[in-house]
Amino acid sequence: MEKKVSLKDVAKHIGVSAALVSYVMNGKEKEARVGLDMAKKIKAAAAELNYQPNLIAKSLKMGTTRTIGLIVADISNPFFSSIARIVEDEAKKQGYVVIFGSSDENAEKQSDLIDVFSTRLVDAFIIAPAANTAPQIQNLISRAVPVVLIDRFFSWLNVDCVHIDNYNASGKAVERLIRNGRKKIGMLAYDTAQSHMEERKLGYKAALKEGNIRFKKEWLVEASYQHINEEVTEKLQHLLNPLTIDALFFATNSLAVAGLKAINKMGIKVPEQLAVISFDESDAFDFFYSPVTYVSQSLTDIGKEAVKLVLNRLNNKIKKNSSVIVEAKLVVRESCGSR
Amino acid sequence: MEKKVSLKDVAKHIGVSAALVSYVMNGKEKEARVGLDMAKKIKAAAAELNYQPNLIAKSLKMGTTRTIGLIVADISNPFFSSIARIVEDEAKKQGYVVIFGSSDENAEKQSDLIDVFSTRLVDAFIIAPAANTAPQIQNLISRAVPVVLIDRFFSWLNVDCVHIDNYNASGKAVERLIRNGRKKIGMLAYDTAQSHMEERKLGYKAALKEGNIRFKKEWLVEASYQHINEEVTEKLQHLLNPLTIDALFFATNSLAVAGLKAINKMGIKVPEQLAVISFDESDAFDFFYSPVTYVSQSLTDIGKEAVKLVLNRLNNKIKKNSSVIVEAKLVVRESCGSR
DNA sequence: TTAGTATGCTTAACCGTTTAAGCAATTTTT
DNA sequence: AAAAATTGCTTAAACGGTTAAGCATACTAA
Repeated sequence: MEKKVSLKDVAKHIGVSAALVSYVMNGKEKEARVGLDMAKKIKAAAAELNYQPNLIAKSLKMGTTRTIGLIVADISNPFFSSIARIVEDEAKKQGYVVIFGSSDENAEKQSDLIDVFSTRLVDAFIIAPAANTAPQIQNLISRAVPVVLIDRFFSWLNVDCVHIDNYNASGKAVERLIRNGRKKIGMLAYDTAQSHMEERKLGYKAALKEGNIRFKKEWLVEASYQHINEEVTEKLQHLLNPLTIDALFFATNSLAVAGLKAINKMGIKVPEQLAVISFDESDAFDFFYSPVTYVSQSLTDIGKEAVKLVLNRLNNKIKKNSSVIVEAKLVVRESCGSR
Repeated sequence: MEKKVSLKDVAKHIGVSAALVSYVMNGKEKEARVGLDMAKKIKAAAAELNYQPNLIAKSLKMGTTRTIGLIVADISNPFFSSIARIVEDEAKKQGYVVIFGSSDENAEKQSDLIDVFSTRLVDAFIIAPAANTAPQIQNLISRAVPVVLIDRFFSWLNVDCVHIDNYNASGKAVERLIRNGRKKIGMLAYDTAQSHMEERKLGYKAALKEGNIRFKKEWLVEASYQHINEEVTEKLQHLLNPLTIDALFFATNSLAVAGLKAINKMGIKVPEQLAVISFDESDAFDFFYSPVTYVSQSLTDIGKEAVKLVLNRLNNKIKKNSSVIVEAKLVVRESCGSR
């Protein structure tokens, strides 16, 4: 259990100052006018002693940690963990590391996470913000901390974000149901005013209108994130028992999984009795007896763009805020009633 | 964009030394004999100035970061992201934060991750080790870095680990297939010698023997982690086209998902023509037309125990290594041919 | 020659904490 | 009343790096 070797150790080992070693290890031999043979000697010594720089010390001095804080609703949700994977890879390419936290869509937890990450001096944040957390984000911005929002955002905030066009994606999905002859189209969403949900609901309603279908407020069923299973089962009863709709649009893959289980339990046949479309992907969609049509977001693009934006911001390459709209496409399969 | 307020700032604000503030902020007022009213004054000032300690500076001084490095095969795999979530929560309870990395079951990537995390002075590691990485783990141990292995381990290494009894879990699954009258039982596994795979394969063979079924080597189909989709589809051909087995045991949920897709494509009926059991869970299993029987590992237990062990080790509460076996149970549903 | 410049290195301050050691002033003990 | 102990604070070094500034010595140019 040898002690870690420090800069000073390698300096001492060849009888030079620590400064010199620092310059060489950071490839600043030119600027610092380090002699060629001395540079070689230092590199050799560093290799021999297996010197590994202490990044904590470096961080303290530099005021930067090369760490990105990723805050999502729940890292165990495949939607977010897939993004996390991309973020990890992209960050690594630039020598960054990522530290993650799950907010459970809870403003207080998110605030705690931001605090904890801040005291650890993360250089930047990538956040899928919980509801009512605009002040937290605003606070980061006014402290000049680079942050990019993913999946949802706050339109009145001047902040970088990456998301799909939820309004139109939603509209296209519902439009497809209408084209397939469905006339009584319900939607299962979360009871939150977060931008992605609001847009999806608006897109749904707009598509109905466009299709000359009069929206009925009982068609829009909302469940809370925290009690999804209980509420979905219970609240869908009103729509499905007896069956008062002929199509159902899920705002999220979790909602779809919960909803489809309820539908199965009631013995409703998809798509004959009820056509179905969901947002996001799931292995489950492939194995449902009537493969589920879904709105596919490119998680790769979301992750890549988020890292790109946040690092650009960090390096002051961008001044004014930019929001990136990534593509979403409808993957049409049997569940929506036709192809 | 105010500068961060430091210990010195609050010290200066009330005209005392930084040391005093440090003592108070760390609740060491007793040991350091800080006056009662002074302590109050300092706390008030800290609150007023909204002082947040710089954890990087603290880390440098203390040589500890209150960070756990979590290395898994792929954070986007629900199996690992579920564990990650538990680890996150348990770590947070103790004031720890977790930084993650995906090895893709690749020894070199894992080594890089360990190096990167080490230079960042993570206090401890939780690792689902890739194949042939015992030396890396041994190295950590001999450097006295706390580490616990999850899911797989190296029997010849003196290291804490948390896993299920793969041999018996596997055996029970196969035994169930035999009891259901299946006589030609195949297995789809990864082509790796990692302990969990080896044990699952051995358990499978042992159960066959126990059931007086002579194992045929062509029954054991192995695919590589890196090319799972191609290889599973291709290699299953030999078993399924024509159908030479009446049951198939999947060593992993990813293998099951890939395998079931192939089975679907070939129009093989589960469980009539082919009974099926898998390891791990998946939303997909619930939606398969014949709900899939699976070996359920308690991911919660794995995560909790891993954090507990590694923090105990960190605090020197345990001296000799301990391996925790968490429970696994067979969740029996239609796919295995009977209940 | 002599200033001017380039070269190769060292010194020392600093980042924000922690904590052992020290120092008065006050209180207690004898 | 003197010695000893306690109280309440300050000083300063340390953690492991970075980097501006300084200082010889050697080289170049006039």
